[in-house]
This record gives sequence, C-alpha cells and structure tokens, in this order.
Amino acid sequence: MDLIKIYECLCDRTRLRLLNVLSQGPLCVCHFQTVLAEPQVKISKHLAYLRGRGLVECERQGNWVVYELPEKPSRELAANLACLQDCARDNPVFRRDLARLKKIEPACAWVRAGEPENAPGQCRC
Amino acid sequence: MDLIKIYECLCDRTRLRLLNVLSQGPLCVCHFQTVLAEPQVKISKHLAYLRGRGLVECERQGNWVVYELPEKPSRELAANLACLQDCARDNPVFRRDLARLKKIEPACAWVRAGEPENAPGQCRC
DNA sequence: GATTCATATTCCGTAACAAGTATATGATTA
DNA sequence: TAATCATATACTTGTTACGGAATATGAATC
Repeated sequence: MDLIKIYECLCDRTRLRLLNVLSQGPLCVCHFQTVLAEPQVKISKHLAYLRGRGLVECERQGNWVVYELPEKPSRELAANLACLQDCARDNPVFRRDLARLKKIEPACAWVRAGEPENAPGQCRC
Repeated sequence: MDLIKIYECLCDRTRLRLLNVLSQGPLCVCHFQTVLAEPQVKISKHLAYLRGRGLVECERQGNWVVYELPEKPSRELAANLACLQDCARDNPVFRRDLARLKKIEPACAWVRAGEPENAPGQCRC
C-alpha cells in the first residue's frame, strides 16, 4: 500500500510545514531554514525522509539543492496534497510560514525562475 | 495541530482498513475480526488507538461494542476521510474487505438498524 | 590546494509504536 | 454464583522515529 508511505510523511509537523511551503514552488534548503525557523539538520533530515518516500524530488545546483514536489504525482499523492492544502488554509502555523515565504521571495527568485546562474555567491536569506 | 493526530491514525495499514470498512456504517469488533481476518487483540488495540484520537466513537451494547465514525467530524477529518475513500476505490485490499463485509451483512444487520435487542446470543460471523 | 559555503550523514539518547501472549473486565446466561 | 461470551488491557520484544551534536561531503572561491 503506497498510501501508507504518504501518510507516514504527513504525520509530522515539520514535514507538513515543508510540504505546505513547497506547494508554492521549488525552494532550496536554506530557504526552508529561514521560513520554518528550524535548524539545518532538522530541515535536511526531514527532506531526506520525504525524498525517500517519493513526496519530493531534488536537484543539485552548484552549492544549493533545490527541492520541489514531484512533476507527475500519483493519484493518491495529488489527492492528499490537495486535501492538505484545503486543511492548511486557515491554520495559523501554515499561514505564518507562507507569510515569511513571501518576505524572502526576492532572495529565492532565481530558484523559481530556474536560473542557477543568477544564484548569489552567498545565501541571502 | 490536530491534523497530525489524523495522519498518525492513517499511517497504519490495519487502521486504514478499519476506517474503510467503517465508512459503510457502524460495526462491532467481532465483525471487524471477520472482515479483516485479523486477531481480536490487533483489532481491539487499533480501534482503541483510533478512539483515543477521535477518529471513531463507540458505545457498549450488552456484550458487544459498536464502533462508528464520529457523528460530527471536524472539517479536517471529513476532508481526509473523503480523500481516503477516493484513494481506496481501486485498491484491491480495500475492495476485498468491502466484499467480505457484504457477505456478513445479515449477521450485522441489527447493528446497522440500531436494534441491540435483536443481537444474537452468540456472535454469528 | 586551502578555505568557505550549503547540505548531508553519522552517532548518540529517548520515546513511540506494532504485534503477540497472557490475563483482565464487564455483561449475559445457566 | 459459576460459566461463558465479547472486548480490553498489561507485558514483552523488536523496530522505527525524532532531535541534537558533531562530522562529512561536494561545489565554489581565493
């Protein structure tokens, strides 16, 4: 049952926050650190957990690693991500994360645009 | 975050099967045993887990204990149960369980009808 | 080649969980 | 009151998970 792998990913607060933020588009680890205000190890390990179960994909771009939701999610995953978005709508934690994401938008514009050549020499968020 | 309690319930195969079967209406423990073909302890403990997190409610009726989905589920729970139903539609395990449920329908008619006085002296499934 | 930066992994300790065996509870019947 | 039935609760064992501290990797820059 593949469904269980999905639910295993969803039953942790940090991972829910990561997925919620990811729903807005690709990001790299340092952005998650800023938006969630959690240490690097924690972010990195939870992203690895999600990756191991196929909930996110990643690609290295120089020093940075860009994470995103799968291009072609399974029917189950798509349904559950949509459901999560629905549930997250009026949740204060999720909303706060999205607000913080908006603030750092300039710093991660190059990720969204898919332009690694425009990445700054040093993380600016 | 109440969502997490829901997902914690959903990340176990046995509990998913219980919830799927429960979507068809209230049942008591012995019926679950028959439909899932799992031992009594296992069924009982997972139902207790679900009850502790508000995913099911129960009521004692003589020797039997009838379990059902909450009368007034939260928005999150309703959304996720609907999502689960959607995902379960073409899953062989879930479908097999529902098929077995149909077979014992006569044995649990009194539960569905809410008529504990019509319960048999002994479990007939 | 050494340093710096972003990210990943390893190594703890602790806690939660799943499954099975055995036993307990609570209601009914004899 | 004893026996029986449906269900629940310890108790144990193996496994998985989370968090933090320290360390490792891999790419870029000096």
